[in-house]
Amino acid sequence: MFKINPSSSQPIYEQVVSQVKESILKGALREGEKLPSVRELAEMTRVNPNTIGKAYKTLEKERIIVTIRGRGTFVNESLDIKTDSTALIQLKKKLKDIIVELHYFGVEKDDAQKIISEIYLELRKEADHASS
Amino acid sequence: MFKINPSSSQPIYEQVVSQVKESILKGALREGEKLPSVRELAEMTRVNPNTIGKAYKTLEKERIIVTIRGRGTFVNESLDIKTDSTALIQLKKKLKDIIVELHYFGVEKDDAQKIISEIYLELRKEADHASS
Amino acid sequence: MFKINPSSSQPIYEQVVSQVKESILKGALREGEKLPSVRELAEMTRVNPNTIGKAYKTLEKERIIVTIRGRGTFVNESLDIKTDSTALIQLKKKLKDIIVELHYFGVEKDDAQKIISEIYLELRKEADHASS
Amino acid sequence: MFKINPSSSQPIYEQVVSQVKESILKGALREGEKLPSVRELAEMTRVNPNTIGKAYKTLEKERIIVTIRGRGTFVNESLDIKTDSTALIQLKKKLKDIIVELHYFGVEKDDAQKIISEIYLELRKEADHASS
DNA sequence: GTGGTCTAGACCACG
DNA sequence: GTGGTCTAGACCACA
Repeated sequence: MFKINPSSSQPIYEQVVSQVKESILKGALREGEKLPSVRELAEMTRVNPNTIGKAYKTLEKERIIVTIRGRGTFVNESLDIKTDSTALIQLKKKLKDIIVELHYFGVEKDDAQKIISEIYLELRKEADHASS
Repeated sequence: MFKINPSSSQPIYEQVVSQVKESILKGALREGEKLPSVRELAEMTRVNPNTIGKAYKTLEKERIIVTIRGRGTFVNESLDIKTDSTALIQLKKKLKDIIVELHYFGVEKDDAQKIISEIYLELRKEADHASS
Repeated sequence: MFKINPSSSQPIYEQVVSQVKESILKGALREGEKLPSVRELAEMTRVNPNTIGKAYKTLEKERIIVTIRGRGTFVNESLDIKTDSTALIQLKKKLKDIIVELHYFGVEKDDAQKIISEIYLELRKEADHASS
Repeated sequence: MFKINPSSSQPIYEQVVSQVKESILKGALREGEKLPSVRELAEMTRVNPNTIGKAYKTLEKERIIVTIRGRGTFVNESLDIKTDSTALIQLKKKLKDIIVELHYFGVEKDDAQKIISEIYLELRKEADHASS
């Protein structure tokens, strides 16, 4: 389910955070559903439990998941839309950087839009697959 | 010209790299044009010269700029399109992560496409301004 | 009557302790009045009976309630004023921490006093409501 | 400067967080001033560097301090007022709990107001002492 | 030099 | 059983 690349420059805990978010978006994890325990996921991914714990803590601060004492961690049932404007501005900044990078690969506006569409298609396809 | 945020999570040298690339794309830096020397830019941006040096080295590896001993560093005159497929795949991966993040801000496909368009518009506008 | 938030950072048993104390203060629970049994309250609040048991034990240690074997648990009829000075010092320490926190929300002395007044008003109002 | 009680029930990193906030409020730490490095403070307080690091990270997320790569951590120069309403509600909840606790020590409204005043006086006094 | 990440292993409170 | 905290020690990127 979760694939970790320990030699990536992206920190392991961020990889976990990303993949949990992606799983929720795809529907592989539904609202209210229980996540694997810290220890379980640590064993599954061959990662230190503290690292998984850090990822879960990060997700909890973003209100993506909630932890219930002694029971485990669950996908938040009332996933509200975030409104942290500075975070959104940072995201747009990152997007701009990527677009500039793509330019040096010969990818201009139309191609970029196509790539975006592909990504959404990909996410949607896996979501349909999960729900069927 | 270059605005550096030393408390950003993005490394300073990467900020410099990004802004040089962006300046070229906008036309603020033309092909063949001379860049400020490491020391000059370091002073302008109040950044450690080693950091600027690292940024220039990075740009040189990507063949965006070339340094001519004793003359200085210049924007590469024959900017060819990069074909490093693994780098492109990494970029798409980052793009996917950003799209997933945007989802939690309520930004879905159509809005994302709009944001992309806005970014291109913004880059184009500044480019026109630079050439006039 | 008792509202438990299992995903709060405050332990469930402490939430129960707090709410029992608050109920007594408001008059919803009178001196000598019988409390629900551990099992009853556990079912009402959908909480593990061991957790309710721990809350009751804690309240008993503080002499807020007394348990009479075979009869049940009751609000202590002779609620005397506590004189544990170390406990009081700890409370003041917590109060100081909260005041420091409030400062970062722009809440200074006068506003803090107002908030305190509001809380007493709130408690008093609910007490009047309970006695009518 | 910082006094840590390792046997307190309050986590060490929270003690550090509290004391940094208090120091800023008192003026012992001014805006823009450099904090001790993680390693320095760890040695001063006889605490593991990771624990100090966690405290600093927490403070950074709250925008109380900023870290500048390779240079250290500094008190944020533009300390804006926080507006996280849910956090403020939680603070008021804690305040209510403390007021209920105080009741069992015979501390009612007027005494509580006095205690608050004393705390502000105490903070102010130390602040004046620091600035003189 | 700085902070950031990760691991291994331990202890604890809670339920 | 769950997650939370802490330590010790290591490695790394950045400036």
